[in-house]
Amino acid sequence: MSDIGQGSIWTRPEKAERSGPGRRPGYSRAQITEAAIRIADAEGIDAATMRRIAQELGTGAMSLYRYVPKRDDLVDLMVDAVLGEVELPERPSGDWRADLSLVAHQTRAAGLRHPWQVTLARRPTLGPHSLRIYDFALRALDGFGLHIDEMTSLCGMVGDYVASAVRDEIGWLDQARRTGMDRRRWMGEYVGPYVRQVVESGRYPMFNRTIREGRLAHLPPDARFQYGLDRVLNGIAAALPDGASIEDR
Amino acid sequence: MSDIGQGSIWTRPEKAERSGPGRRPGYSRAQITEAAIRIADAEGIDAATMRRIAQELGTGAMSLYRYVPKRDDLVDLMVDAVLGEVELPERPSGDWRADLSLVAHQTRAAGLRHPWQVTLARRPTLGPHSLRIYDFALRALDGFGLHIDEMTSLCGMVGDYVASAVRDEIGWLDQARRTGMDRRRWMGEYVGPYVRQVVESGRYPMFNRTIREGRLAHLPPDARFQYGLDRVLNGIAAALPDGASIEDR
DNA sequence: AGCCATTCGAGTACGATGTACGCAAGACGG
DNA sequence: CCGTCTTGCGTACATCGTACTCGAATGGCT
Repeated sequence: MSDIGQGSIWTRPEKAERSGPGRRPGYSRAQITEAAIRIADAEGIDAATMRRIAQELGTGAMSLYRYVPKRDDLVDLMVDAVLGEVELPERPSGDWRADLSLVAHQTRAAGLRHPWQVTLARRPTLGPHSLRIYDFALRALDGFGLHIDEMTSLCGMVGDYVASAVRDEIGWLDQARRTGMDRRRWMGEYVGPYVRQVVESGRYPMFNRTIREGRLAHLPPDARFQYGLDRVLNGIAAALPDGASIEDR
Repeated sequence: MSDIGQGSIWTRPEKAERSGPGRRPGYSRAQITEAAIRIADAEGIDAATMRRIAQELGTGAMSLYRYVPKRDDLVDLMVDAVLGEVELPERPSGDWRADLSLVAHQTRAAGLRHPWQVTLARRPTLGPHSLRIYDFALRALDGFGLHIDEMTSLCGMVGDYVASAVRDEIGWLDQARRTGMDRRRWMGEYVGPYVRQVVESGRYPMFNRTIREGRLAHLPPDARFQYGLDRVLNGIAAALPDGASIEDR
């Protein structure tokens, strides 16, 4: 039996409780993942090194490899664990707009609690919690006579929006921490001067209008998120048969 | 004059041609960026190390730091250089749907030529080419009486879709290369068994329908991209005043 | 009770990375 | 030609992921 390419982390579940000889495991994937997330939340994903995680658990770095094949796999576990915080009812309510809103807000909240999460654009993730959320969203659009392909496309729009909105919201925050500045200082000496320079160049008329006329950037984050989400949901509403919903403006 | 936090790479333009004492630079940002992209295209972004890039140029690693403050900044330059391949006319045609389609297809094409590009979900990028494309897209939606905030939201949907679609399309390809398998083998022993396992678990009914009834996954990539893009554009059409366009199905 | 197959814990070690530092080589103005 | 400033780049260091290795722990067998 070869050891290369044993499959993704999801096809290699944690060894089950066994009854045989050998020392008992002292840790678990969940425990390791939890420690890694704690570190990443506090100091950024780059700080969550194997050594640092092991230290957090009071063990040696190499011990972790008894539970996780590679660090990349651990990151997959971390991402899915974050999505595990998304709380959804057993089944959609029947009000598709409310249901997709719930998914969006919950996912956003989880993302904001773990800012490192959205900075990872890796392979499409297929962890159990990711699937759970995806399935809920799809069920919210079920029953309108749409083809499954159309439903996946529409749900994708919501997911894409949330990821992108949270990324913008986190914004430079993660990047600022990496260089050790706080948000205000970062905006002041990093982003600010550049934006001013871009505006004054006059090369990007619409960008300038965004800066001058746009109110979105000055709204509180919640309202800003809601605004964009409503645009997306309105777009979805247009794909549903008439009468399936009332458009929101 | 402190050296910390001199601002982003965009506020630190390449030193201009000067007339004074001192040796003349032997390289340029463009040259370095180009070499880095060449390597990343062929062997993945992780292979584009400072040493490797320098080697490609026949110089030493530390020489690069005369042109680029940090590797992260070089990556920013690489991303924007890729977006420089997006070819757009001077001004939008007046047919918003065709214009946004053009942006989407051009951006996708650039992304596919440089698969590493979409795997980077960093800070919101504000490089010159990024701004150029964004501005073009916004202008395509100008003149319909929409508020600038609505226009940015709608354009964001297109951008988000393209990024996400290309990421899916690249899919595991980049990940597969990292482990040294080809695409077929990767699907066969990595993704395949897991998907089968998920389907058989029966826990995700809609995911199962996607696998069983969905035709999207079996379409040629171009058609698949177009399908999703049409969903997004239909959503945008719904936000425009009546008569601005004919819905496409 | 004692042995043994097996599994876990973790120290040591290796190759690779980003980059700080320092100095020699080159290029212009005087 | 010399002083001054810039570039080229070798050396060095901290840190990373992780392969290898072996002692410690454990439960089933005789």
